[in-house]
Amino acid sequence: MPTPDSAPRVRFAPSPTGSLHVGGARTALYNLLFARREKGTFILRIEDTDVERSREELSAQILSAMEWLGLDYDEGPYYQSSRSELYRAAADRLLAEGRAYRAFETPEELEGERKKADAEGRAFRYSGAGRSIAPDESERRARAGERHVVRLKMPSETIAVEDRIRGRVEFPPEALDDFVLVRSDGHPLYHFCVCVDDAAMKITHVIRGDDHLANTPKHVALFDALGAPVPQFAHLGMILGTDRKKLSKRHGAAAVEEWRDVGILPEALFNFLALLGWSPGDDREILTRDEMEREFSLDRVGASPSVFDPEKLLWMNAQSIARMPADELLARSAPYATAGIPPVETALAAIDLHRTRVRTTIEMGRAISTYAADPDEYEPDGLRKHVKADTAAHLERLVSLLEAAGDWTPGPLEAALRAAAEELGVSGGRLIHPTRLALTGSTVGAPLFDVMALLGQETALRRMRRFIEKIGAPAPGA
RNA sequence: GGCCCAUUCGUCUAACGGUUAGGACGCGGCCCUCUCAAGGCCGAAAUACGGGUUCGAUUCCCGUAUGGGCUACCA
Repeated sequence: MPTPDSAPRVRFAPSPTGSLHVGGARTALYNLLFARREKGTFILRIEDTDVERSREELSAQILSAMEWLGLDYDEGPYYQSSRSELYRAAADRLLAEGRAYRAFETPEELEGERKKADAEGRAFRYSGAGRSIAPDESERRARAGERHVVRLKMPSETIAVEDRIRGRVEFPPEALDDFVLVRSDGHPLYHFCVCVDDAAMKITHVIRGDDHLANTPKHVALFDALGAPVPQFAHLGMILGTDRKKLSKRHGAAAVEEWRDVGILPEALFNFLALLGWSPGDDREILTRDEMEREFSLDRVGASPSVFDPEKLLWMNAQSIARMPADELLARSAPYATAGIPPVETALAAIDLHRTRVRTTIEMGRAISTYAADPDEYEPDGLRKHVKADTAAHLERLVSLLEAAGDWTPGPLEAALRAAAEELGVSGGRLIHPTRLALTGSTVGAPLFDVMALLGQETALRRMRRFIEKIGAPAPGA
């Protein structure tokens, strides 16, 4: 379906200098949500102009992380590295129109001036010397092979940025100098590529991190010079670590793959990230992708930075797990069921038994595996706490009663155990806890009789016998 | 240093001049209960500070403080 001319066009433009950061992921996510809400187009563009730092495998990694999170784009990915013709043509045009000029200072000269300004306590600004070189002389020196950069002629008046999140932000001209568009080796620089591409791709809204706010007047001036309409801007607050510093590797998991690898579901991370700066306006915390796409609005995005709280993410993940259909949860958890998977009917029932008890798919995988493989060890604390001198004897009695059980379902099983407890003159707990330990190796978990029923008579009794053997023969006289 | 941005419970946030400042995570208590969870109920917990403007400021303005960003022939 063709989109009308008025439909917004937005983009996410990561640099492949690292894996997809949760901050970048949230930026992409807001762009996506905005595009869906406004019936616009979401474009992916890889900004790999920095040849020293960009790596191809990192682009692939970012793409796969986006796919996993459900950040699906309508156009692209475009790679800036294959668009150099466009930038060269734009630079030539700007030069020809007198909106940009060549500057012949060497990096060393500039460094010297910078140092001097520093020493004198003033802010360094490029002198603008290149502006006064006559066009034909500039042309001649360039043809003679003299090394030079291309700089933009910045306007001398205040540049105002209308930001959808921050309102009007003004930048006085003293703060801006004629920045470099093209390096002396011919490589176009970041700000230049961004604007040329945004213009070429007819981007209408630039939704990006706060760290670009101060760069925005450069971009406004560039769009003007390029004769392109200035898009609307929306600058998002940064995502911080729990120490309120910009989130980075030091904080642990800052990359989306890391969350994937610890058993976080993409829909939970999506939900969590969406609410890190945006709110639907009411008290809902758990939203479906569909609701977010219908309701997202830049007007409800906050301006302040937000701290990434892993605890809340885990809670959201638990919420996703609690709501997800069992067959789907099985597919997602199966890779983590390292000790094996029971028959599918059993696995599905196990999922429903454990879904309110786990927070990650890794934990779910482990839970599923307990129905496929006998425990290979028992919690030491559990043994200490629940195994008494007469426990083996009690369990033996229970086993013999259970061997005769005709109906292996929770109700009758509970009745049988309670009867055994009565007969032995002990509380139900004295049988229940060691039995859970025998069946699962753990003192915590799903209700015992559900576990027993699911395990089946043969498996349950085998595990109990193995446990009795492990904890030793009944004490004499018991 | 200069320019710019931000500031409501510990954390994510709601309240677009008038609310006992609401919800959620986490925390504590109670209920439920074979354990652990989930769930339900209850509780502690915030408008950074100082000035204005206004009948009235969390909300608007100005300072201060704190945090952050930009200030490259990096992105």
